[in-house]
Amino acid sequence: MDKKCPVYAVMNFMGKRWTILILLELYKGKSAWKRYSEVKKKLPGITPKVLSMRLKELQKEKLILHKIDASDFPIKSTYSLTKSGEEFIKIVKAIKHWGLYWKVKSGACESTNCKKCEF
Amino acid sequence: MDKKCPVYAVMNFMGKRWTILILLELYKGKSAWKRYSEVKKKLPGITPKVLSMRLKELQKEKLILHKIDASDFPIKSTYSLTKSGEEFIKIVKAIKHWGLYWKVKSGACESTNCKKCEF
DNA sequence: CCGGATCCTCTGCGATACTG
DNA sequence: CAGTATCGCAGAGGATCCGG
Repeated sequence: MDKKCPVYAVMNFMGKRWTILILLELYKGKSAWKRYSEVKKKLPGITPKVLSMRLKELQKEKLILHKIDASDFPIKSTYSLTKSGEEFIKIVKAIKHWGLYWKVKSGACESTNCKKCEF
Repeated sequence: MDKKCPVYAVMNFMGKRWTILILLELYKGKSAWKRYSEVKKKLPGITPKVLSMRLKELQKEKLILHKIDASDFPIKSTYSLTKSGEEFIKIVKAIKHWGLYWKVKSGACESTNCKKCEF
């Protein structure tokens, strides 16, 4: 696959750990701007470095926007999905549906174990 | 994300290197059974170990089928997409379209550089 | 509060050689 | 032909500390 191929380009960021989780977290807030610390709190186990890295990558890919308010302390840093980011969620949904349809055995995400997946 | 979540499960295999390429290679042959060596030849740079690993993973995930004919030599080992594997290609196409729409700058995959992406 | 800098671990993957 | 076995490295990502 040519490195210029869109599939390659997309897999290059969506394949990384936490990326999809972060997108879903922002998606749940819809048009709202979510703070760094809010996202972090919702993703137990993620380290600040990795969250930072992913957020930057997603900015570069234009899936999210970043707004900084350093006018006063504490600094307020917020993120939100762009239009393309919202469109991308559709792909994640397609993945979810494929998984549910072809791997229904577990009934995951419809079960009480996966309430967080409200998307 | 719960490890039982379908999205998690899917990303767990689709995120790995070569996986999508292998699926596309089998898809191009449609219902035909493709031999190990054929796939290998079409994916320059892949090592036998990795190809083996990916093929096994995909069997486990029920995206491909494996048929072995050891009745006479040389051994003939062939692979083909299952129904769910074919359905999965739709997701890859969705990714491609998203990439083309939101990252058209390069015009990749419509360009002469990416003729291999005939899917 | 946000996130950069360091260090360190762990594993995915490549290279190569070998077998039924 | 269709893989397995062994070795080694680079790079992703976790833990922790620090600075604006």
